[in-house]
Order: sequence, then C-alpha cells, then structure tokens
Amino acid sequence: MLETKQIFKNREYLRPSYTPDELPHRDEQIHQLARILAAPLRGETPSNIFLYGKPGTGKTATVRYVAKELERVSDRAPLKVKVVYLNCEIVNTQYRILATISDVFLRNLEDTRGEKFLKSAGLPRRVPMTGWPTDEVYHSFFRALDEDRQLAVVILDEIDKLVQRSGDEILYLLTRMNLDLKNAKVAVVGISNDTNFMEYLDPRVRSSLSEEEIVFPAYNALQLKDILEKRAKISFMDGVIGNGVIQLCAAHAAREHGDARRALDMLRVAGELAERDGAELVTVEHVRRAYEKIEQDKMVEIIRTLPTQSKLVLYSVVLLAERTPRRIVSGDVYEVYQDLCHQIGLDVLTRRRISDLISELDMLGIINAQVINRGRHGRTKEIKLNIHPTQARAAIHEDYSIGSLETLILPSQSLRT
DNA sequence: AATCCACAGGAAGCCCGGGAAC
DNA sequence: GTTCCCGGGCTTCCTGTGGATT
Repeated sequence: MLETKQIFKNREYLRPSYTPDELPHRDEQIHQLARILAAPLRGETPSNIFLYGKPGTGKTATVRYVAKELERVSDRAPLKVKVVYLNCEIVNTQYRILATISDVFLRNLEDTRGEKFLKSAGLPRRVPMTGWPTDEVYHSFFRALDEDRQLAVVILDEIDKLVQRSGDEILYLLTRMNLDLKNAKVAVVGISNDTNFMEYLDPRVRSSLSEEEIVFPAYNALQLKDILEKRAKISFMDGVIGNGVIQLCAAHAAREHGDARRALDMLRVAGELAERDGAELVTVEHVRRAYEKIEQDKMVEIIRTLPTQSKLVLYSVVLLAERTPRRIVSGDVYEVYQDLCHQIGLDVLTRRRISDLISELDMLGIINAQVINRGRHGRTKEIKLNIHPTQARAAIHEDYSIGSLETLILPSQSLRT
C-alpha cells in the first residue's frame, strides 16, 4: 500500500462539510448578504433575510462564509456581531432552538463579565436541554442578549423542516424581538430549498422574514467545472486528474439541477475508485463508475426504506430476473409474491394493490414497468429490474420481518411455461 | 369480423392509527 | 379521557384495452 502512488492530497476538501475560503460564482450573493447584514453596524435596524435555491447551490457555504467574515470585522465596529448557526433538521423544536441560542449568549456573558455577574443579574449559567417552560428560556435569552450592544445573527438552515414539525411560532418570536430590545438587535436568516414553503407561514411572519430575499440559481456546467477545478487543486496530488474527468463530473451534475455537492461527491468517489485500483491517474472511466456507484447507493437507500410488502414484490421480481430467461410480467410476479407471502406468513394483498405497488416501484426508478398488449394473452406490464440483483437482495435482506432470504424457495410451479 | 385473454387502472368504500378538539 | 376527523393502505367491483386467435 505504501508503494502505490498517492492520489489524494487531502480528500476532506471534497466533502460537503468543508467550507471553502472562496466561493466562485457566488460574488453577487455574497455581496448582497454582506450588505444587508452589515447595515446594523452603521446603526440601522437589521433586516431579516430569506435565502432559497436548489440543493447544492452554495447557500449554506455562502452564509457561513459571510458570517465568519462579519464576526471577524465586527471587532473594530461599534456593534459586536455574534452568529448562531442552527440546522433545523437536527435542532428542530422551538425549545431546543431557544435553548441553544440562549446558551451561546449566556456563555458569552460569562466569558466577558464573569460568573458573578450572571448570578447578580439573576441569570442562569446554562439552560438545561429539557425541562424549563419555553417562555422562561426565551426570557433568559432575551436578557442575556440585551446586556450588550450587539447583533445576533440567527441562521436557520433547512427552515422548512422546522416549520413542518413545530410551526412558525418561534419565527414570530424571533422576528419581533427587535421591537422590545433596547441595546441589541436580532437578524434572522432563513435558508430553504423549498420555495413554496413560505405559503404555510403566518402572513405576519412571512412578510418580516422575507424583508430581503436572495435567490441562489443552479450552477451551470461551466461554473461547476470551475468549482471542481479549484477544489481538485487542493485535494488531489498534482497531475493525477486525467483528461475530461472534471468536465464529465460537471456535466453529470449540471444535468441534475446543478448540484455542486453531487459534483464534488462524484469527483471524490472517482478518486477513491482510482486509488483502490492502484491507478496513477483518475480517468473518465473512474468517473463513469463513480456515477454508477452513487446511483446504486441511492437506490439501495430507497429500497431499505420501502415497506415490507413492497420489498417482497421487488424480491419477487429479483427472483424471476435471476431464475428465468423469460420476460417478467405482472401475473408471474403476483404468483411468486403470493408464494413468498405464504412462506413468510405475511398477509397476501390483492392483485389490484400489487398493481399499485409495482407502479410505485416504477416511479421510484427501481424497476421499469411498461404496459404491453399481448393479444390473445391479454394485457400486462412488462417489468425490467433497474438495479443489480445482488444489491437489491442485500437491501431487502435487512428487513427482519422478511427473515433469511436464503431459506425462501422459488416454487417451480410459478415458473411453468 | 368476432371473440377473448389477462391484466390495467378508475371509483367507492372499509378500516385503522394518530393527532386535534372537546 | 373521549370523540371526531383525516389520510393512507387496502379491498371490491368495475370497465376498458387491443392484438392473437378463432
């Protein structure tokens, strides 16, 4: 292993968690965001901002970048800036959001004024992660914040997830705080890739959250290429990227709504494949395989989360695909399915229902089902498997209610001609 | 030309679990 | 704690389809 040539310099730079020092093709968004967030430094009331755009268009990276710069610059400004970044997919209740934010400011206060000060002001050192009434948490946050002349930038990433789960009450609270605060100010930055999500909001919240809106358009192939090249330079060894590799990654990702995250993923996986091969060069062939691998992984994930009945239908198709040269039609699938149900002891669903399940599998892209007329032999759906049988097996296998697939036998009678 | 196969897929309604309202 | 309502999974019943077969 030591003798094989190294491909990566540092692959961490290709992971989605990494925030780069420069963001190509996002100058406009960076400026807009910076301009809006810097306004309070000159004494103006901050505006709340709403960012939206498809996944992988650099929303999170841009916000984090601007936030970092802002905090740095604000040392010299009359107003301190403190940024709190929250991913609402993870921190997804009102309470936990408030608790997390107040924790930041309480800690801050303790650092600058000491523990004694907190005690004399009647403020707690920490907010427990559970247990308090929500309004008490809110008040400790409010007071801790208002102790200083400062600007709190609260970034709520994937804000649609929050509203879905816990409603928009917290947004109402946060966006109205400026009316009551004497010294400090709050700016809320909401990030979402669901553009329609605004419609579920209370009109008051909607108007205050979207005082400013910044749209992140999808990257086109050229821009993606640019981004990939910059990243490749720092993450790969010199000269290991073959001809056309980056273009191909960019082209693939551009077709899928310009998702830069996917493009970087593909490049990384291609590199890993090359590394495993002991190759000296990452080639377009590696990219092709990386693309396939990513697609397959996605499928496996989908299969894993399928309901048991659907898995069984899919497994019937897998068995037929493996064991018979004939074309697979819905009738055969149903027979095999019935038999498997009996073996496992699962309820047998009706033909009609299975017909729907097959259509669902088709929609998910796991299989291809096409309606054909076979004349005297009636009307059917002809089914083709869109994934490796072995991989499908592996994903289905994990369902404990199906049990060990090896013990299941394909009855010969359902294979009759 | 008539028939017929073997399903597709629409319509209506049942049942059940879970959340909101009382 | 009870009641109400809703949505999703499912069944029953049904009509439609179009080319191979008669």
